[in-house]
Amino acid sequence: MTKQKSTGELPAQSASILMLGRHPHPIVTVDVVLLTLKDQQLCAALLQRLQEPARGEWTLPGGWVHTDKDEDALAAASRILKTKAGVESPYLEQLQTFASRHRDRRGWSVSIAHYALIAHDQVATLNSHEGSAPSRSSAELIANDLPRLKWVPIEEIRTLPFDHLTILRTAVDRVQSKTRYSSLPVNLMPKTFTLSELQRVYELILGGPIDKRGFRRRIDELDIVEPIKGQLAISGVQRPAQLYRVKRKRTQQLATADSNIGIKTE
Amino acid sequence: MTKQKSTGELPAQSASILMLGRHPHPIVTVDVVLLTLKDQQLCAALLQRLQEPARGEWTLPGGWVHTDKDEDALAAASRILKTKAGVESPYLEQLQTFASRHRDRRGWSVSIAHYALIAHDQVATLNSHEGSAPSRSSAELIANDLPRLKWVPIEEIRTLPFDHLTILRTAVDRVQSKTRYSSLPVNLMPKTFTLSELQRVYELILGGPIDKRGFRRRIDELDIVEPIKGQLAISGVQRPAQLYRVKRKRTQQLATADSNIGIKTE
DNA sequence: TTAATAGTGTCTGTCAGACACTATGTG
DNA sequence: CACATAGTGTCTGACAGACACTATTAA
Repeated sequence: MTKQKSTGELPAQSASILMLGRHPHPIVTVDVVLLTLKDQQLCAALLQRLQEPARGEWTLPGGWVHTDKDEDALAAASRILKTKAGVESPYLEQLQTFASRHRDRRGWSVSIAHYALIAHDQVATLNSHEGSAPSRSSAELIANDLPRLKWVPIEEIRTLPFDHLTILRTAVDRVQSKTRYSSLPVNLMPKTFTLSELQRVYELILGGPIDKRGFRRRIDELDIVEPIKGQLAISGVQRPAQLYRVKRKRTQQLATADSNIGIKTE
Repeated sequence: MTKQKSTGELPAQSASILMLGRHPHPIVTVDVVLLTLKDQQLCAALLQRLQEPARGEWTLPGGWVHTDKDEDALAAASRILKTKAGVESPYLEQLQTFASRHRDRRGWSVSIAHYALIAHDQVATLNSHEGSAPSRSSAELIANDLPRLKWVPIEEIRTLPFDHLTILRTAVDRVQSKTRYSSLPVNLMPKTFTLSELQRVYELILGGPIDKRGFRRRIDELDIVEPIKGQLAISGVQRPAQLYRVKRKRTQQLATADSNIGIKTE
């Protein structure tokens, strides 16, 4: 590798337009923390890797950016979710970029990490895999194009290859943080739900009980759900609850908490 | 380019370890929004590009990741600040990654954007450039290794090459947002300062007056500055103010606003 | 003493947290 | 009518915003 004066953009050279090869190019990938709610637990999707490195191990869905197909990073994440996890159009947002020399043994690599939320009833169950089957042999692994998928409660995930555990933890922190002041968790709900169910989801994510009155006040201040005319009748011996759905004309604007150091509103 | 089944990680191929060449690699760069306070204005550092594309135009400090020297993205940003803007150890944080096919005419590119804050008295003035000199000729441009630097008030920046204006705006938004609930702006202050000066900085960033009492309450709740024994005597006809400095044992923990949907604290 | 800003005391309206109460379905 | 959860009324303590007041220096 050529040793040069260090800026990497020296004027004297009339290099090729792409300026390739001055430094080895990092590997660019996109990883996605895909979260859902299953059996009253927040779960992450893990895929069994089909190739080295870490072949056979369970990791976050991820893959290279396909410069010929993906418009941008979000599109790449969306494609990966669709092709590898069979998930169609979840709430999807960039999380943070993890880029260093050490995170992947193949060399300097960049992971533009994203996180996604989806209702469990919207997950295709094509390649999903339940239970703890023993890892398949090499022959079995390559027998199928689609990697196997499983949903694992996040507290049970103690180790992951590469820096995927860090990515997962960062995503969960972000979701918790946003849950405190936004309606993010509605993206985990099925098409219709009751306010009590929504509250249970908030409590689950935040890890503690929330006051019913305060919760309902907040939710209708946020103005993101609306009642439907039908009623819910589930468990027999109780008053049925009003069913709600997410409002259509929902501005994607998540109110940033702007209440701490106050500008005088004159 | 080989057209393949789309996952980008097919098991059948025993490819090289690096798996290069399956898709053209994106260009990976780091850009930094470097902010300071100058003449009572929030200013961003702009550098005059020494080469194509956009040669001669003013842009955010940026450059490629040097996989041989940079440990990670933050280190790359730090190196760029030091070598290109002559800035030593500012507050530096990852902002967001901008990655798409269209942001740079050279092709699919990734910019891991960062933002940095520094006191204006800590800026080296080696290559800084004041006033609005006409752009230099090509010969002049390549006469010097260091690109020219200027500080421009952010409201005056109306256009920038590539998507740098978007990056700048995103950074300013982030700074404003964090200013509302954290002590981020102390990173713009000189070594010693008065509370009134600090308040003026907050007001400047947020764009409106702040109540003195509330401000001081908040600041000492945050517990990030401490009084020094010296006094400030500047402007003659008034009571001198206590000088403060940033506390040493400052935990980098920026309190996330967690007050909106409350967990019952039992 | 005046000018001018530093720094403090304190009132008050708002609102989150808490909790009790009423409502409404099934069996 | 009893049960169990849905849904509402309302009290209260904390606190942010507001604002007035005192403190301290130089001229």
